[in-house]
Amino acid sequence: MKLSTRGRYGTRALLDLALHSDESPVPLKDIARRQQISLPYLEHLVTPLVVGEIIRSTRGAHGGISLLKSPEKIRLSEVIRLLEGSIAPVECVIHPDICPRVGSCAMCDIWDEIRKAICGVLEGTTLQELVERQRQKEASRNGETLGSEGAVRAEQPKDT
Amino acid sequence: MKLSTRGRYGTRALLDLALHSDESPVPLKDIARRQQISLPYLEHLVTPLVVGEIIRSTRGAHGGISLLKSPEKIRLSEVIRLLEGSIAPVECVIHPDICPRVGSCAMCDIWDEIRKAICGVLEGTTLQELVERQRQKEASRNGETLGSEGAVRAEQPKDT
DNA sequence: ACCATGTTGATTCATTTAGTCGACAATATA
DNA sequence: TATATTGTCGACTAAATGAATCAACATGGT
Repeated sequence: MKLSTRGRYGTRALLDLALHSDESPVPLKDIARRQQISLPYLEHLVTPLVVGEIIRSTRGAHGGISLLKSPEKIRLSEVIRLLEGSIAPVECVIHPDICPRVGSCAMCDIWDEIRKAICGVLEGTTLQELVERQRQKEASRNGETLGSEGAVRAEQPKDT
Repeated sequence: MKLSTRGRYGTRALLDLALHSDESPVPLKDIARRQQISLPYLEHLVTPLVVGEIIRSTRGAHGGISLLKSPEKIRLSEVIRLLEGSIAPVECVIHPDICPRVGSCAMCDIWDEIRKAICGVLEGTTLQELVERQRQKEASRNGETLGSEGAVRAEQPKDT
């Protein structure tokens, strides 16, 4: 039940793009440097986002990638689906026909509830929200030096 | 973000055990046959559940595995943690110290929300509930032959 | 003693993940 | 137009993980 680097790096790259988007495209090289992802690897990660029409890429000098939709309209669910494939934790939730226990397996219900729970979070989060959250974190991180450390280092989660 | 066979087979095995538990232990061979899991593989799947003190195993003739706690007290969250390890979708949620972006990464928040969402479902489901659900499914499946097919084949999920 | 059962570790095989590389295509600009 | 800069794509490799099997052993009933 772990996310692969596709999901992790891909979302970070997209967030980085959103944070540094003005008019001109953002070169992959810059994103790779800032996010510490190898450039040749990042190129592959970005492809599904282009195919999925989340971003557009322009070649040549001063080229790079740019958002195709405004950040408020980009839901994390869509991004993760493009990067990682289906969100469901088991196949039989999506393709009930491949499971010989269809309709008579109590576990399938639970796996589907989990799918819904995950989708709920991802569906309810837009790139815009991530941008704001990130900006806020960076701001409070800078303010940290000036005094109020506040609740920056939160408590450890009880639950793994 | 897929569950491995450990989680899938393991939970099915445990549910099977709960369904067929009377006083005497249930042999792995029986569970393997009913759940169509290879016996040597099942042996490995069951080990963490023994270590985690969910079940107890007795060797020798008429041996097998048996529940150590009553099904109402066995939460799916505990089971999945034993079978699959931590529930968190990324490592940095559990070990913030391994992540160079600790506290300044908006994505980590989301990954932790997902962890909480998954935990919510798993924490809220006991083995007893699964047993009841399964019995109900089997009952309605038998009734099926007698006429009322009802809502057995539900609609496809819109969302993957 | 003997059979049935669980325990453990080694081993194998296939798949996926992570990452690199090189040849190529397109674009801006000197 | 030439060149530097950027993205695209496919082939390739290495490592990790997943899935499964097997053999040797431990242990408890009969």
